[in-house]
Amino acid sequence: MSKSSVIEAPRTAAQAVGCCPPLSGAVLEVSQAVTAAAMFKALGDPVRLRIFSMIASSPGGELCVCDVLDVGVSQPTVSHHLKKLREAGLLTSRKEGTWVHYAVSPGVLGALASLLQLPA
Amino acid sequence: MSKSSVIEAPRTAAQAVGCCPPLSGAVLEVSQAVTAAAMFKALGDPVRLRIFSMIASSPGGELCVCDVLDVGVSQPTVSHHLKKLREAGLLTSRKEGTWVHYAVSPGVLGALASLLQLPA
DNA sequence: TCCTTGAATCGATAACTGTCGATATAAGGA
DNA sequence: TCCTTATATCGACAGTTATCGATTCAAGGA
Repeated sequence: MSKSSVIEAPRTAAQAVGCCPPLSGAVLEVSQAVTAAAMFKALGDPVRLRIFSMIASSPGGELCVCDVLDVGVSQPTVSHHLKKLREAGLLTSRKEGTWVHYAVSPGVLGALASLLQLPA
Repeated sequence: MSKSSVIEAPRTAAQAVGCCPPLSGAVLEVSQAVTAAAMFKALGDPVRLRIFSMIASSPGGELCVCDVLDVGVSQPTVSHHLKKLREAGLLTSRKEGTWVHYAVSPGVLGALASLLQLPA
């Protein structure tokens, strides 16, 4: 193990969602709907969506937790939301010394966007 | 009022979301996050996501409620989910005689997809 | 070794959500 | 007018969630 260990998301949700046809292409299978809904649900809280937006739009592509602490809720609540986003497969985390950096899971934005594609 | 009256969504959520930069472009304002999160939240339930998918992928672009009743939950629950999707601005409904037809709100898919756009 | 700091976990609580059966409403047909 | 059919609403209930303060854990630094 290297010095900065990576805490993986439980499953690669991006792959699971990337597999699916666009919503307007065919009816989602139940298992696909469960995975995709979990990701939408994670983005379905205003505080969490803003945290995700902060990380997604950060110049380096990742953000220290300490830079996410000014969203209007307490530190334990921020930690709780980051955990939810990671469990949904939307974020990955990387520990470096005392700090933890979060980044958007690769492929996840594209997978969700293609799920919402317009009909041809 | 014409014979087939249109039940509008409370607000045109597509416009409100379409106004926003991509998530990876800039941090969402609080008010933008509230509106966008409401739409993601509505898609954040597996049953609801499947209902939305059925309507979005239907050939005519709209679907009678009676064609959505086989998703594994009771009729009142389907009605409840359709109401949630309409209140989030994702669906519009049109009454025609005894039947009610639901369709995807115009612009909503594109607005959400552009919100999830990848960084340039 | 002790202290400080960043982050996660714990326990509690109020609010919300998905689901159902029962009922109401509304439109059409006999 | 009465019955049937399509949706919506009501009331209830079990499960989930967002939030907090208090605490714990982990990594450095003095």
